[in-house]
Amino acid sequence: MSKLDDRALEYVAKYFKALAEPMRLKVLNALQDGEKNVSQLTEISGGTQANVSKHLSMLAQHGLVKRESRGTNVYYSIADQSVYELCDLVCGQIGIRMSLEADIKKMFTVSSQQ
Amino acid sequence: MSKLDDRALEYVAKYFKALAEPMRLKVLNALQDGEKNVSQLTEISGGTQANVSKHLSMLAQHGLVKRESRGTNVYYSIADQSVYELCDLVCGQIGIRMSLEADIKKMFTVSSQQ
DNA sequence: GCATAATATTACCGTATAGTTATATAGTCA
DNA sequence: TGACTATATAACTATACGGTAATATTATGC
Repeated sequence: MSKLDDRALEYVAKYFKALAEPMRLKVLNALQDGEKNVSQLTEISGGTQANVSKHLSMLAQHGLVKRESRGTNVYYSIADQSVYELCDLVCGQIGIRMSLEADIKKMFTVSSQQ
Repeated sequence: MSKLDDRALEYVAKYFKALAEPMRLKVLNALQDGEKNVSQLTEISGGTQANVSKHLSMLAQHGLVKRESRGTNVYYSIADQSVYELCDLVCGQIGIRMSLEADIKKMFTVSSQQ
């Protein structure tokens, strides 16, 4: 990340944006143990078919998942394991920050009797 | 990223969202060689003072940067080096994908005389 | 206190986007 | 071909968010 021109920044930002949505993360999470079709992902994520499909095509467009249709089904799979490295890195942070926040909230709750 | 509940996904998504903006990436990039105040970051990023300030407080709120006021100045610095690990990971992807895209574009341009 | 400088905040506008509903497009099988 | 299933897309709404201009806040030095 030394010298990134504006176009590269634009690109990186878009990549992060693809990951910046709970439903998409859920889908990626579900794909961790192998490819799944849209129905399965719809079921797992608890979203509607249309919405999941939209998120999937977005993820595919950004190169995060691969698309392969077999019969009437379309199977999606993770395009690149590095997605999970990213998430793990963030989750490390998140774990720390969430427990911290929980502590703070608890302290506050106790002191304010709420 | 094995079993993330919805709250955690929400959290991770927000973290990524903080990184999903070119101006914020530019600011983070500028902070790589040490703390800087708002004026400096405004200058470097080429944004307006108000806008940079807004992005900075957003980054601070999400724990990406630290804030320290000295005199009338406020100095910001990277809260956690892992931000750069994230960006490097993405940039690795981006580098590959951008050059690929450039190649494709070139091919297309040649074949369509455009 | 007053003027000045640095930063933050507010109000606003325009745009992007997540979600929904309804519809369209395949592909399969009878 | 026609019914059926799986997936994608379009149109729409509501909301979030980035940028800007104007104003507020905070700290310093006189």
